[in-house]
Amino acid sequence: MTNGTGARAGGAHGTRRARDARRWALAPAGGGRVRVCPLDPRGGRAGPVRTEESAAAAVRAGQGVARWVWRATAEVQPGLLAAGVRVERCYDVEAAEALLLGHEGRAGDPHALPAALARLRGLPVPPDRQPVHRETDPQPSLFETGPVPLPDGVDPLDALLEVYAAQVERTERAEHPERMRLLLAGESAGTLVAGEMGHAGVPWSAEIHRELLAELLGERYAGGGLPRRLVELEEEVSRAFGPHERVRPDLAADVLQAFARQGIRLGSTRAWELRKVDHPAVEPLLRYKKLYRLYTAHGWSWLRSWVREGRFHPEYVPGGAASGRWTTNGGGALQIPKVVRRAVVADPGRRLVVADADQMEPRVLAAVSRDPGLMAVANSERDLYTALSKRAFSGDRGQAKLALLGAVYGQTSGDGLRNLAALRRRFPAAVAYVDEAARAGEEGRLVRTHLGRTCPPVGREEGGAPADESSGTGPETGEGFAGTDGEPGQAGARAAGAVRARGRFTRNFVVQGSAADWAVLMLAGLRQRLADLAAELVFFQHDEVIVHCPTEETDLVREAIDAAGRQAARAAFGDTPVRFPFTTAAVRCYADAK
DNA sequence: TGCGCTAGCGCC
DNA sequence: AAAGGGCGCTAGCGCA
Repeated sequence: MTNGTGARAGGAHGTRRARDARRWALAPAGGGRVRVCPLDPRGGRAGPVRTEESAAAAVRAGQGVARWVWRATAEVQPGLLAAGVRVERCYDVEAAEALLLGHEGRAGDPHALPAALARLRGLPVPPDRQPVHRETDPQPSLFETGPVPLPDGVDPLDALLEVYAAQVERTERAEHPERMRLLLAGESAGTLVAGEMGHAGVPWSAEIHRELLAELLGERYAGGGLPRRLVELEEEVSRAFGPHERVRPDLAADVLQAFARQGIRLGSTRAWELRKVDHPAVEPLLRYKKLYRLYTAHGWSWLRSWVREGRFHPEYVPGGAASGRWTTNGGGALQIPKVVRRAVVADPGRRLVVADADQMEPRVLAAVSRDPGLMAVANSERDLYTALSKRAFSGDRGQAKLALLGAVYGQTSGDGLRNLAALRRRFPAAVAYVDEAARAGEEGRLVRTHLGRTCPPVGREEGGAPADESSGTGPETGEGFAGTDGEPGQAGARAAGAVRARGRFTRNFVVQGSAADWAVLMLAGLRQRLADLAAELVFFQHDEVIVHCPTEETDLVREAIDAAGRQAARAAFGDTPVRFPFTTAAVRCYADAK
């Protein structure tokens, strides 16, 4: 399929008006059919409604359409992918609703078109998800949740147009409308990337995976139960406690009791706590935990559930986390342990181009805070933490990294605090920026990224008194929660703790959320740049992408990634000298990258 | 049997 | 070196 590169029939005009005129709405019409119509710049209907046999047919017929507006990409895209139809751009109304609601300082049911419609019409807002009963299921107790249906008698296309037109208007009322438009476009592109990536899947060698399981865990016994290596380690742990002891390492209570019998008091069986203890059981226990984790989370049953025909197909959820980061459903795609990456192998004649953005957090902080010193450090050499350590930590890279992450995460104790003081002296604007984000959160004010992605407001159960919705939400409001009613007893302490937690959350948000903005724009740009190649995006994890491509395309792919990263930085942070370089490797096997 | 909870740990 | 921010997932347990 040809991808329109520039001028095409009827459209050499590059004005926004002309582009908007080529937006079309698409809504289901029953039986797989869809109804489509052109839109005017304000989001209203600009021409007759047509009915098409399927979304794929509509997209094929609508070659001049610049952007498809629909309820949710996840609803339409499976049909398109099955038919092999690619969409250039879309506008996902439910993804946009989530961002706009957040920007407006409102919470709740962001992902449902019916809820948005109800708000517009002043009707009771339905819940976000609702139980769905499958008729084929004989068990009436088996329910699962699904998207909320529109009320009876409401036409899906009418509902879509009504909500979309209101969104266009709300976008114009955003603090920075042009930035919000960019964010909405980026988030929508993200939904396309997410679906395509899940569809393509990560090339996965079940054979190599099984080999490494056998190598690390030993063989499985015929009667089921734990693999050999785990059984051996369990015996070793027990023996370390005494000749007739039996301690089951995966039962925390068992382990704690065993240590207590030997006079060793532990608050938990966490690995970092165990490491502080001098006892012969510790070493095999730690090895057991490591391997048990592999066995349960990425072992044989994981392989059976998630890998088919040489591909691992995760379901990505763009913006699934409060910070705007993506999450996944099932398969734990964003937590693939390093050892298992040996099983990720390119097809014959292909390579995996693995690109990892270098030291994302400090670069983001430099860009958003515009701290002159930190911006200079961000460009002085490849490894930012080394540069940082030379400026402020007498060459100790580890300390420099810890101090910076401590500032971003809201560290409250330990060496980090002393290091934080050093950081504050050298980079006052950077530290002040995250401090201000924390204070805003504690006072119940809204906290946003440059593009306008906004930290969700305090939840009701989160403790403390949430900011009164009616009291305004601008940065200038907020007497804070300091004077909440109630006696200064335990409840007061709990509320104070919740307020501080909120501060850490918003402190982190300005960095993590801004990184999420950058990442989704980078993905959007990369998707477009790869459109004319045989390369496919197969994996994304916060600040890392994997592109699976013919060996001869690796250089082009590297260039595309770098260009997409540069473009995303300009878009997400405005005019900034801060660069966001990638470490890129073209490898046969994921484990060989970096 | 299913649900909600905690503990623990993988990734960024 | 310390144990903080964001997540998903599994196992085990108590409860209905």
